[in-house]
Amino acid sequence: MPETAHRIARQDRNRYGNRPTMKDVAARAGVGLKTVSRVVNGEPGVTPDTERRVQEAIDALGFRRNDSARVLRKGRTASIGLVLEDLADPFYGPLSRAVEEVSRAHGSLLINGSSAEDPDREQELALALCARRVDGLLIIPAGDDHRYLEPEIRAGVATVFLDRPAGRIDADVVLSDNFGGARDGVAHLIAHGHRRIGFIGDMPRIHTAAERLRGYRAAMEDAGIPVEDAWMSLGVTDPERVRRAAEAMLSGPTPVTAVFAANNRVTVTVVRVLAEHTRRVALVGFDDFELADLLRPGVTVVAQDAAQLGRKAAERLFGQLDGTLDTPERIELPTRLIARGSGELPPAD
Amino acid sequence: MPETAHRIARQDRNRYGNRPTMKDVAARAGVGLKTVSRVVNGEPGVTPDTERRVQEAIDALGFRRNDSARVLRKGRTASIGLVLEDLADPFYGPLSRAVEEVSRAHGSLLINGSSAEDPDREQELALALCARRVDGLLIIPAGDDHRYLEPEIRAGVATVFLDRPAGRIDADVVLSDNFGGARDGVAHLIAHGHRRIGFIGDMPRIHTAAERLRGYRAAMEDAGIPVEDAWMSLGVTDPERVRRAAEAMLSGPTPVTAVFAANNRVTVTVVRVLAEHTRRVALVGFDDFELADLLRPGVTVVAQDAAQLGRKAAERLFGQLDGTLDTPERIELPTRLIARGSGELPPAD
DNA sequence: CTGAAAGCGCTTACAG
DNA sequence: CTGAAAGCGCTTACAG
Repeated sequence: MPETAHRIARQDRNRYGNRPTMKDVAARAGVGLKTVSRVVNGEPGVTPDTERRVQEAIDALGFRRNDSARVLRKGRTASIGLVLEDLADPFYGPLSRAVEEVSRAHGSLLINGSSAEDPDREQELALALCARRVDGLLIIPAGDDHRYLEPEIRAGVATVFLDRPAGRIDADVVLSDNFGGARDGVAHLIAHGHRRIGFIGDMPRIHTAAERLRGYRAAMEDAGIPVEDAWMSLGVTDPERVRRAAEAMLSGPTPVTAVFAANNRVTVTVVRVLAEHTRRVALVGFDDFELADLLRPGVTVVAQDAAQLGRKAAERLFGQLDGTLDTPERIELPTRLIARGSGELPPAD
Repeated sequence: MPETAHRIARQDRNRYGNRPTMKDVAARAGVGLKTVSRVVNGEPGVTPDTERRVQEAIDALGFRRNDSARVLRKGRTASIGLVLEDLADPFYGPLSRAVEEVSRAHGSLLINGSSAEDPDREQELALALCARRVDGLLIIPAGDDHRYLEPEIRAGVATVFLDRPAGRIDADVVLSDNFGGARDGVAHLIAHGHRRIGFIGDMPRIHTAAERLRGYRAAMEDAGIPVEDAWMSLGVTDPERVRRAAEAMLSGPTPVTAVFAANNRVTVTVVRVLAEHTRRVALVGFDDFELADLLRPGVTVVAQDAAQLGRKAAERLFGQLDGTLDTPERIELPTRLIARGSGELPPAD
């Protein structure tokens, strides 16, 4: 511990630990409350001498303006809320960060929370944020009914949905072209000679999962390939289930020769399963991930730009707050197929 | 768009868009303000009939309690702040999530922001959070002088530092055993026959970087190996610089036979560089990362538990708020060496 | 069981 | 250039 370090006694937590208020500053400086307010907020109309006296009192007392009180009077809290699925999921890191940067540029603070893919928890979080009177709400929905937000939106809370559309209300949404991306990815496998292609995805009640499955079906239909039930597996994406699903598809008399993994968690598990198999199985995954290019073979993916998703949505949110946007829109961002090897393997049989 | 979806007109944003208040509810229900407050907060002493009338008014008006106002009166905001380096860094995802879970268990909301490793931005963020009167502050420091927090801590803001100690103030800190972890990692390489071992790390003003370098030196000294300047490279960890540093160590008449990469970003870049080389070079990295086991060879790492770091720090923070903790403590969590292949390669010459 | 008054720490709208 | 009064939407402390 450096010698300059010293312990600092912490006050009682009652009433913000007896923090000095503008009133205290005013008394000490011998001026009125409004004059302190002017100095603190950099408003004009204070003589240099008065300003100096006030500033000295501020420093001596260690005054810091209470923004909670300010907010109560002004109406806007200069904060926005972001409800996502799981902060620990690498997909949401860059998204969160992008939202934060836009928020910061607009002088706003970001409050975020994870729904853990639980609709009740999403609602609880979103409404708690409304009670704090965030100016706007960015939601990656877990549930499929967002009518609970109607009173809030009507009361003025700007709202943008992200990654998946809102359920049963008409609201702005910014998402990736899940259908088109999946269709392209599967078509890529077909172009490399595959016909028995497996699809492993998330629970179908999740919009992105349903859209990607639709893209898979469309690509198969375009190629005139009838899809067998055994080739499709939808459900929770924990490693155990995905592993079982992959192994089922890869065994039996007519195993699949390629797999389309419908999100990053699924892809990673499938890569592990394939690493244990001797037969070469082609793989295309939805979502890019770090080090995908360093695996052998490199993993071919349909990439979406998470940061761009966050940025667009946040910009749209502040657009609403500026009053420049009226009609809810659906903004769809294109995906990009990145060929790295695993998606270009020919069928093994 | 489903047929049930319909557009919701958003009110003016002035004064929370004319949101109904308790006063409005009281008027509509024909009761006093305090009675509404009782119902909203589930306090006892209201007849079922009165409660029903109030509840009906609440539902009809779409009332939601304004927690900003509540906070002003009660003193605690039920929110904590987390200042980290970069939300997009995969190290902070699980840490953030762990903090969020503890916070949630204590009924608190989490506000977080990135300092981008900039001391000024760290201070700006931390003080903005104090102005919002967060109950506590969790800080992964970018700067090395935190005296700016003294008035805040004195005023009652609970504070815990994370990953790196505070500078020039005495405060709680929860961190990994960076020195010991690095020493073990380098000793592991030495045990596998290496003597010319490179070290690539972050800027030495960052505490973790300095500690890990110290661990490297200690291991080398323990083994009686004099360290050459050319083996050490410290600086920003962007891929370009790390790549140059790695290539410099790997060329020349007496190249290093092993590299110790002092954090996850460095490790990933070094893996890329080594993949382009034909000569086998051993590698141990500080920080675990996804898929490290799937690379060929698997990457040997010194793992720290980011989630545990976040959890411990958050628990400590709420301990302070409960008033059960007084003296600042330094909590050091052990690291774990995970051998996967790259760290067990023998020297190439 | 119920409610009127005062106050949390600021800003707004005025008046001097 | 300066400041007293009222009010933001709640809770507290009290009285009936």
